[in-house]
Amino acid sequence: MQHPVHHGGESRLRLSETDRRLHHDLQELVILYDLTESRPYLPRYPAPAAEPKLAGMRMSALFGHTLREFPTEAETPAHGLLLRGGYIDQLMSGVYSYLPLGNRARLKIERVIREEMDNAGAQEVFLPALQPIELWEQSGREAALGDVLFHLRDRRERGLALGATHEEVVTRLFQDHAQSYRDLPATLYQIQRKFRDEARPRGGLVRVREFTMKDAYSFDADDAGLDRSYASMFQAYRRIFARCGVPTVAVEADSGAIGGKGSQEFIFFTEYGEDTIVYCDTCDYAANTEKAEFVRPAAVAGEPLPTEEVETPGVTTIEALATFLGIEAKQTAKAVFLMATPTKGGRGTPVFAVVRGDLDVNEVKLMNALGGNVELRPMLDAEVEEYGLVAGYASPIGAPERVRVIADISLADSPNLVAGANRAGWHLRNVNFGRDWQAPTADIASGKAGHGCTRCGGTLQSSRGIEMGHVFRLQYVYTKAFNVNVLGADGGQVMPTMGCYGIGVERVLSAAVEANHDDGGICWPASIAPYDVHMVGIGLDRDEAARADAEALYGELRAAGLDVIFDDRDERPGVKFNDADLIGMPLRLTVSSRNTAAGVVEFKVRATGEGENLPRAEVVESVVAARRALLEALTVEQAEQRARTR
RNA sequence: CGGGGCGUAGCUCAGCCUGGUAGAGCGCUGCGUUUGGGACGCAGAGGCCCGCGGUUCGAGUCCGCGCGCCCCGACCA
Repeated sequence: MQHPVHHGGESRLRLSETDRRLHHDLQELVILYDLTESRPYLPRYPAPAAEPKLAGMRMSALFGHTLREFPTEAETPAHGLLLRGGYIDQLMSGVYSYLPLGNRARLKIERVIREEMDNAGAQEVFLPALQPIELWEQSGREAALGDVLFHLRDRRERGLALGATHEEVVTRLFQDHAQSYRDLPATLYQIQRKFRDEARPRGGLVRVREFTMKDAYSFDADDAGLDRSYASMFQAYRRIFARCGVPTVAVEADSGAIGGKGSQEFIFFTEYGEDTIVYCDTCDYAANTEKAEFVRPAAVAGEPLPTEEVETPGVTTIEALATFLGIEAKQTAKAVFLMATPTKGGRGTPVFAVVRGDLDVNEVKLMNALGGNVELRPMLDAEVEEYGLVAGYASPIGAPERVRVIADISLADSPNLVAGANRAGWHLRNVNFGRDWQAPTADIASGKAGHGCTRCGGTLQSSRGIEMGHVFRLQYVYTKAFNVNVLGADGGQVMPTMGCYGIGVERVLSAAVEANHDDGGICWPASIAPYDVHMVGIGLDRDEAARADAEALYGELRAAGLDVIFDDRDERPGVKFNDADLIGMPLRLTVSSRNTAAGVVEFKVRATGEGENLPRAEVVESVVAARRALLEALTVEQAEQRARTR
């Protein structure tokens, strides 16, 4: 075994051919990334030679069967293919079992994640899923998460929670084991099950109640340190998604219940997504619609005119109002009544949110504008009445004292709007903010396609997407809640600033399938395929020579460090080829009487359908090379290019 | 949490309206023929028809109450 060497301007870790075969895991990293910088996990001395892994599976023994028909419960193509391929099985709403194939894909994704986390200097830990409820009460999130947090009691009636995430636990762990600034910076990560009692699980593996998350937490002495840790995780995430064959785009996001300031989501664009992302068609601005800043369409200009009442019988929607009066939606004011309930419990506050008629109230922005820590829900009819509001004709002018009015910034420069008159059947014309009514203003409207970009003046587009990962600057939210300090260099106390970083493992699995499939089935990215090679044997029970050839090749491939699934079943060729396409290993080899007689093995790349007959003696070498080529193609550049062009 | 749909074989479904004691295709098991893109024949296994209660001589079917699963919505008054 040779040591890493530099030569030329290009630096590479060099291994003997034997080592290459024996250490293909490491080799993957060598191929894709420059490892010559010092990285914590690399051994300081040559590692002892490992035994070949000989990872293989005979399909005759594989647990789980493919389905011929598309399961009706499948909501998306990816979900359907995973069910059909015998990868997953639903136990109950939002809870899935992973069969052997599905589990291998999961583990391969975890392997990619571990490599990149270790590479970035993060240290793996393992935190409990079972947690004392007091920890959640102390951070204030027991209330913030509400019913999403699974609660349970132990035999002594002590309150427990199943971990929905691990900020509390990791902060406590850090507090117990970090003593001085010399323990900073530190990034801890784990791959763990998370439990969230979602209101509505959906989309197969997209929103589930129990799932695997890689979560990482950084602790730094100051903002500059946090920025470095954040940037390091950000880069690691780009590589993880690229290597898993999932095209993602990083977008600005709201921090939600996790807390903190400044976060980005890695979004996989798909029509089955549950998030809406707006992005600029000119610059690279992209944001979750919950967060997106945008330039509001210009108002219809004019000098303020005297307010006058207009009778509008039965006209209770913006659309109807605009049609009835022959004006544009943006010449009206839209009112939304909500109840803001403190997440810590207590009485709700009635909120009267006003946006211009062409805009929509954004609940997340509104929640933040109200100071956070509140839960918003639509007002009940009884409450609407109780607070003296008139559904369909509510007016910000003379709104009841008890009701908290908040106005979108669009109202301030939009003159002469039509608003409700607080009297059924009547509206007011020429209502002017500032002159006729006043209220605190904030950005409480959702950006959408067609709006302007605040960065460059371009036009925003919108698409649906699914969040694959999320990186946050938590800052002091948790270290403050748990009063965590370490000894500083000057003998004083330093409160560490935190970041947290999450990836949904099964979402990556699901997105990888969605991004890489065709009518025949899955086309796994080489990095995360359950097996590297699918060997199909045709007519082996009728031909001794072909069978011996297949068995020998099966052994050779595994000895070369490849993970092989061997279809040794007594099935007709069509069944085997269709199953091979469906379960989707990246490379396929076919051994048959006719091939063995000709001294060849048929080789085919699943994703492209390209292939050739390889001379028997060159098969292993060719397959190793083909796999390497597939891995090399999974670069950040291609993934992000793919995400942009979709 | 509101609305809608659906629970019958491993999977996809029929049967329910009009009550009479359980079906099809695929899959599965055995035997035979077949063998390069989801073959064919023969023989089989497999179901408390989601649960409980009611109506009835009799309930998969009708009624009630649950439970489960899926979808839409949960903001634009």
